[in-house]
Amino acid sequence: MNLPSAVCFHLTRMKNFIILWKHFQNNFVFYGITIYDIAREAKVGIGTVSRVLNGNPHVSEKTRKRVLEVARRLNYQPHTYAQRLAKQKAYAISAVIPFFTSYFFIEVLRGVQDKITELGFDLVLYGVNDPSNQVEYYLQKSTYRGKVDGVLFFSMRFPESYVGYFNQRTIPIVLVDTYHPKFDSISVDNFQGAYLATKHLIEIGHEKIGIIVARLESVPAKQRFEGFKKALSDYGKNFYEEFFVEAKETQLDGFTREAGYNSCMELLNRKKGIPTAIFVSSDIQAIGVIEALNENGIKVPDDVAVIGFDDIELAKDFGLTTVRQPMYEMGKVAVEKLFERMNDRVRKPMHIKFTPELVIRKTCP
Amino acid sequence: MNLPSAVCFHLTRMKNFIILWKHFQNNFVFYGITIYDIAREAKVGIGTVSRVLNGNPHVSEKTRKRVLEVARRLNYQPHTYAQRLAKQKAYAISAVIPFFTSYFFIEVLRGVQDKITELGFDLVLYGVNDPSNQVEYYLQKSTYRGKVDGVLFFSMRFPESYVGYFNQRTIPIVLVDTYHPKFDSISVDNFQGAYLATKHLIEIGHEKIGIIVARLESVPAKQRFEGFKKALSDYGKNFYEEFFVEAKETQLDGFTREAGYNSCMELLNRKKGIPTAIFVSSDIQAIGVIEALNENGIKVPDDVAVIGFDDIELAKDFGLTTVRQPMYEMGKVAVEKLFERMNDRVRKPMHIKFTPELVIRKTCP
DNA sequence: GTGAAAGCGCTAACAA
DNA sequence: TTGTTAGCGCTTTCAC
Repeated sequence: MNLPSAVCFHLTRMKNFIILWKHFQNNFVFYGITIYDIAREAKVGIGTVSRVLNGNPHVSEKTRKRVLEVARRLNYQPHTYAQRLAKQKAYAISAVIPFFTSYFFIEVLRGVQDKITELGFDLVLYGVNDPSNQVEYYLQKSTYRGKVDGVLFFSMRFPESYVGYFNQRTIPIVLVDTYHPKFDSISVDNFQGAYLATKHLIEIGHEKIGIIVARLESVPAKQRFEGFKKALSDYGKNFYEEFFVEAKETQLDGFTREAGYNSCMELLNRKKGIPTAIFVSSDIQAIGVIEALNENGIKVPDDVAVIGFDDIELAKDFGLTTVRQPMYEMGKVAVEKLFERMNDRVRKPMHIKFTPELVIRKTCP
Repeated sequence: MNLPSAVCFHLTRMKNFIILWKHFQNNFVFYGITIYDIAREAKVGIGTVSRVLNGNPHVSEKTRKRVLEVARRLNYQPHTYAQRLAKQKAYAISAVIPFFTSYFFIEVLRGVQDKITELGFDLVLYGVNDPSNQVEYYLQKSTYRGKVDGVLFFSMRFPESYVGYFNQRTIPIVLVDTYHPKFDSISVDNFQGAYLATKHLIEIGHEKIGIIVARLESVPAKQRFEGFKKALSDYGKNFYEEFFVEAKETQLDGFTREAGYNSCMELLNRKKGIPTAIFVSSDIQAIGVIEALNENGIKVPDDVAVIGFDDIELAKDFGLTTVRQPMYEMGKVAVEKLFERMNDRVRKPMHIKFTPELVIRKTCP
């Protein structure tokens, strides 16, 4: 295309101008109002402004009013990081949490979030997709100097190599749904919960009680199993080997619907009869168990009573009798304990165990 | 108790000492290593240290090595907020997300988190428990000056009163699973998805097709309903009023298992016969529908085929044929778009619609 | 290539 | 009651 050079020149200028304009817009930074602006407008020093904004009582009512008025008019917002740097405090905590897509975590997180909001802190979230590899990485990241005032560590085995690290740097940490003797922890008494469930089964008259558990290498599964056995022996009941199935599935340690379904199928395939009640180590497995039972024409609860563990959302839907973990509550308490620890770094580690409660619904009246 | 005054005195001193000691321990701050420490040790200026640490090429190889060595030896970690303040950049984004305890959000969040980690940013989470009240509060909070470089806003109606706010302050925002003409958004084409599902039903030979939807005042429910009707009319099929049920439950707009169950019961109670296939507006409802069907001795898929929407975790378990929303993917893309917007604040709002795909399982082969 | 110094926006100690 | 000033720990000119 041939254009007169004058036009070409013009076009080029135009283009450059547009580029410049875009650049300008892109780099247009909202010119933040600082305490200096307020100080100038209100004809006071920045110290006074800071005092007013921080509720320091040593300010005359007159200047306080004036400063506040100016701040409002200028739509002042303090710069988060300037405050945090000067105060040497992060006003934030982090949560290192496995992204198992389970109801449990969302629910605990709700508790955490609510409590944190109440305290005016921020929550920095580190979701760990691969617990075997990424835990250290996220621990490292979440404790970058100054970034947070404390850490909530969820459900994963705490890496031994970081035990010293957290002591030395004295950054408070609370373990949730997991345990280490050196740190505060919040968890549910799995043993007690399973004991409760089993006791209930016994009390309503069951004799032949089966158990379907997730993989016993998982700590909660193991504890629930132990609680079950203890209740049996305390009440002089038999442990029926033929009605005991451990999950084979490795995914989520066997805490899945599929694993429950398969375990139940295995139990039935043994052709050694059926128990009158089954304790299942989690609700999600229990749902699978019930499905397997239904498919085989076995009625719940008439032929077999089923009791789960967790009280997930679906449990209510399915009318599943279960043992309730106070998830939301645990989240709240975890934050509370973390704050207590932030204020007293000396006291001995506290280990809080929530006692779960029985929720009786249709599958085991 | 009477003790010699000397002992009393001693005890008092002891007590004071203990108090002092506790106080000391509590206020023992890990004395952070700063670039000044490194500078001193490496016998260079702090400017040089900063240059090395930031990968600035204008440093001789010799000093670079030395500085790096000292930094490693002293176990240096930069102070997060000092960096952010000096750089005038937050290296963080926030997510304002309703704490509906649903699989959808966890899954999207996973995508968000993964992408964010990849980019080295932090995720500040604001879970909204009461969307009707708290949205503004959290928007406010998440945009405190300097705190984050961008905001992800999920699934809730974006408050009109904040439209101007986000423009004026030029803090980038991306809407996920919701829409506003003035901002970038990512969502799933509900209409298209429902169309696809219905088309499938038609293609495998169904004539009498029913529909069970969540409350139509919910935008996704409405869109899915429209897609369903369009497919029927495009293929010249009848819309059977007697096989259409809208949820009555208000909880979660009727996107619950219970609502699905009840809707299906209502359909059956009308005693106007049953359709050969049912399109349900969500998987969780579909599970309720199937249960109602089973209870009434109606076999799925032999008597009635059922197709859901979402592809939640349970859908796989139940062998539910459904329409899959690419949740994880959406999370990733949302972050990508947010970063693009951070780099170009001028371009017109982009609205990305994901096309959902059909997942064929047992309930509708 | 390197050091000194001036910010970033705020808090808090110190004078006045 | 106030204003001034020295940090907080880092980045980034600007001289040399």
